[in-house]
Amino acid sequence: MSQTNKVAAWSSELNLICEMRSALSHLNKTEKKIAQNILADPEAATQKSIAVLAKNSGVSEPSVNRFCKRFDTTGFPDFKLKLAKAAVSGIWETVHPIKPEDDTGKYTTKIINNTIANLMAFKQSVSYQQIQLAVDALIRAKRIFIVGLGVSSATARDAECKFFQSGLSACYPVDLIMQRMVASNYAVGDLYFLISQTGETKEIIEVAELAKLNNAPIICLAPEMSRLSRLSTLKLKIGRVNSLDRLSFSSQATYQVMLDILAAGISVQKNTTARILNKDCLKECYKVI
Amino acid sequence: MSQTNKVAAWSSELNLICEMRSALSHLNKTEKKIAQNILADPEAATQKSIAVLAKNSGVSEPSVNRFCKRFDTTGFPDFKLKLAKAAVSGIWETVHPIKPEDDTGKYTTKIINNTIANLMAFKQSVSYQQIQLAVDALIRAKRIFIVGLGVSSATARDAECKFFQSGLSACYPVDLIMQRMVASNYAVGDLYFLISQTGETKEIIEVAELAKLNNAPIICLAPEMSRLSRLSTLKLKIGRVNSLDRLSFSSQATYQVMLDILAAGISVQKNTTARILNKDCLKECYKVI
DNA sequence: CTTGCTTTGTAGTAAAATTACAAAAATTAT
DNA sequence: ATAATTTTTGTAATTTTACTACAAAGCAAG
Repeated sequence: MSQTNKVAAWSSELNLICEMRSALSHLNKTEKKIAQNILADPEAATQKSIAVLAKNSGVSEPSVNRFCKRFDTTGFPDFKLKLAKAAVSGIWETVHPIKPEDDTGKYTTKIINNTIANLMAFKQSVSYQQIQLAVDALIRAKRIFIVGLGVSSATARDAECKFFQSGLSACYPVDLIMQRMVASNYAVGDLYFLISQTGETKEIIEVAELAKLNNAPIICLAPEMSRLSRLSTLKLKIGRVNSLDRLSFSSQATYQVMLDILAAGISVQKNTTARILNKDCLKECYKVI
Repeated sequence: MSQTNKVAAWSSELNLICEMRSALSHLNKTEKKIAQNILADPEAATQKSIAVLAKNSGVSEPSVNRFCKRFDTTGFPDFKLKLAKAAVSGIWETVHPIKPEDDTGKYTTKIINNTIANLMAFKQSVSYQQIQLAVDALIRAKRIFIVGLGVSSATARDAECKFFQSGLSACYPVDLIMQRMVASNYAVGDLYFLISQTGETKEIIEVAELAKLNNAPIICLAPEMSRLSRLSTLKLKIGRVNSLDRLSFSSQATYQVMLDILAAGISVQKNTTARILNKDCLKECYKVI
């Protein structure tokens, strides 16, 4: 039994509810009726027959069957099976806010579930091309300067460790004065890697603007529509979590996983003897940086 | 249909596979044939029809049907559904190593999947009581000193931020000399929070030993059977990932999530007006620290 | 060896899911 | 705007799958 088969198997199985949710906007009205009916109570849907489900959704049985096949299943029974698997962990439910009355068990599982939900959403939205470009740029850089403030300072430190472990020359200047110095003394081959959870912090934007003055390449790890993102040459966007209250840090783990991915990419690419770079990709890199 | 026919004792609802396994010795030969056939590959069994399963087991279809009903299910389809649910938990155990020939898409999904797998395993193994104790101890501490070296330095910094955000007095001394100073100058009300992915790094053990000389309370975030763990008063154990090669950092995210949980716990507990602490729990705290 | 009980299988039945095809709706071109 | 084409949806028939009734086989006690 091949390992790769299993990855494919459970990744899609687990996602079925997530997939349905994210596909919701792309579906036509008949499909939408079915999807909404299932999503209203996935657990209950696993107990119904195709006839009942079709009637409840106000569509015909073959429509339900076709719907199932669209989601990479062999038919209705297979769909129900995968739905049951997805429903069992309860992690599909978007983000559960932590409430003051939650006991230890409650907030613990909530946080783990939220983190997993974020990671699953991340998996669906992540752009391989952006990662590829970032990895290429990081490898080609002579020096990498990483900046992150507040909570992101931990992420910045993390990036420094991981990039360094992968054999790159990465540096994270700890204080703001050093950060500004580094940003204003750009030399050819330098690369700035800026991290921010909001993408709006005044001080990091300042750093980005200083780097920008020298037309320095900037990779940012920040929400998509942020000011920092607009100032950067290459954007590694991470979806901002909807209700980001003080108690739900769960999105931060996604940042860390992004660093893991980059580090893995660097190692993989560096260790591959005679790796042939895609020409278009290289061209794209030069354009970006 | 009489209830007495069902294997009442094993209907724990949670895991059909466990039920079957423990019931194995009490089953007659026909039932045993079916059970063994299913247990040989539960995942595969969920894909089979009653006819195939009956033939594979060398029994008749109604025998399979009757078998299913014994395990508190309405019939074969319901049985398969519950079997699928039970099989899900086991799927998380696999960690997929990153290979040099992996392309961007491959290693990206692998890393995300591994991280999710680690989190799922963590969810199942985590001890709420340990978390509760840790939260209580952190809140009661006058000063918290956090130490982590290497990659864990990022985690330590993260802990500092999060604890501080939750309103505690947390400090992460950056250099080793400061760390030693802090460890050897214990005052009543101090708490040491030590983080290590291996739990065996010489320098952090030194710090733990220095703190230990003053009988200082030590919370550690480290693998279960490590030296650091043995030196600590309260152990927040995190399972060591089996194949921890240089490319799979995915376990680190689990550490971060643990910090999220603690921070949430602290906030929840501090903000709850007139929170009534369980007496036994408090007693337990005093004993540990 | 026979009677009564339990277990297993056969054959028929019911239900559920799927397919083929036709009707309806939507889209495009004229 | 309307006809033609494509796509989508539903009806009806077919196939598959699961279940039930009942009978035969196995087993134990008298």
